[in-house]
Amino acid sequence: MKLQIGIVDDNDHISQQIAENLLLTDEVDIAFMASSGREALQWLNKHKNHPQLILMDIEMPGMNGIETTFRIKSEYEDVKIIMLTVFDNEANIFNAIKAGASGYLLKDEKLPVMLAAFTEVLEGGAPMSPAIAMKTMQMLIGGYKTDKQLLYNENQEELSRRELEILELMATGNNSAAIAGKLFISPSTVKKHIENIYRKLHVNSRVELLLWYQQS
Amino acid sequence: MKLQIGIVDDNDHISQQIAENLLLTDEVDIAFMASSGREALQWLNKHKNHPQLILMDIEMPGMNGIETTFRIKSEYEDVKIIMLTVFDNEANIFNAIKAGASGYLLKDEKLPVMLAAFTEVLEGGAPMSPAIAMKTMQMLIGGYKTDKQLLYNENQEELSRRELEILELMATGNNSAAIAGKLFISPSTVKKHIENIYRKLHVNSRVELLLWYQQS
DNA sequence: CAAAAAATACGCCTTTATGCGTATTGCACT
DNA sequence: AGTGCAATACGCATAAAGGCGTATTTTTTG
Repeated sequence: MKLQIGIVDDNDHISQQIAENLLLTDEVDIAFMASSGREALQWLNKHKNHPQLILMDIEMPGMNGIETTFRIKSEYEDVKIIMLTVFDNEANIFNAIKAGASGYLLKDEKLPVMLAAFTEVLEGGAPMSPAIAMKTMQMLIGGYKTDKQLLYNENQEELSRRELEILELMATGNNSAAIAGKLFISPSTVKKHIENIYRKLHVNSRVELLLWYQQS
Repeated sequence: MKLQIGIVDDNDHISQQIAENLLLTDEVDIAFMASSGREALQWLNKHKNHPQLILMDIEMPGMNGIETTFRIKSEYEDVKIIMLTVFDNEANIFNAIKAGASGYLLKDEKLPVMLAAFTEVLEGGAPMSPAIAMKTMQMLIGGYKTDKQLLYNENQEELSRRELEILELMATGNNSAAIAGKLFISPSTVKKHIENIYRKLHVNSRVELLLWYQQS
């Protein structure tokens, strides 16, 4: 039987695309696609045959990917989880690992890389052969400044699904017009969303926004 | 005797600041400060007592931090080198590790983290900022596509010292006016530099610039 | 159903950013 | 001495971004 995979992403378009790509390789089956953490948990509760692997978006409204990962791992520890994100945010990486994620891939990762990652994860996770990776894990698990994710959730008003979608497009280099084109909405609307995002995150430029996510 | 440290950074202001911070802890001595790779090598050639540890900026005009690291490690293999950078660029991480760097820290890392990193390195470990550690893991898990650093150097016209300086300021959220203020030059000049940077790197906005460096 | 939240959209105005041409000065290398 | 590059600086133009108010529709939720 092929590798069974679940996909959790609030953006149906993205999960659809990932699923299509994966199916083309003919090496995996898509067990389920969920567009929220709650949905994913419900699916797992209702079904007996769980996928071996779940691809989990981090940036989701409501229950985010990290919390979802934590809950899934508490109930079904055998399921491996790979986080998908467009941001390599420090606090997120740290929390994802603590929550039990086995891998952490950027969304724009190429297909072969993804497939290789699947194999590695299923073979017992961390291919930490070089000493560097060992140290890395030790440091991450051993004690990174935990104060960060507190701030992280306290200061932040939650972004809506649409806002997260726009945020991701901004973070991949799209200007307002391009975003409007891709989402089939007016540039005015995009600008308004961006305005709201800025207010919620206390930033006031695209660069600051990226820094907010990336530098921490 | 205290830990002897060398600092190599083309931006004297930054090395000065790092040095001051480190000296305040009263745990280290600054053996030397060099503002180029060549200078660092010359210092090492002229002196018998080498520092145990060198902090090395990656983004330097002329001989960059990676090449400098490689040369230092070929001649003086006992010296540990920690790379300092504002970017967690994949190709750089990969090449820095190949060149023999022991650690890889972001420049805005806090002092306690830095000191802990020093100890780790001297004990044979490999400290990294979590964001970078994750990139490393990705590369190890996913198999790193080595073609990237070729592109990296072919497509890229080399940035001048001033351009790198401005690049770093841009990458930390400064707008043109702020950069002008910090460098005591006219906003017009800053704009011209930015224009030149864009041309050299084939980008045309701040966000693209950040992506060029960060997403790889 | 009613209230709240989210998504949609415009207009107006100010500030920044971007692109291009031009020009001067100083320094390094030949 | 001359060439080339880096750094400095302006002006002019268009494009994009950012801030604020307002308003309608749709969706979610109690």
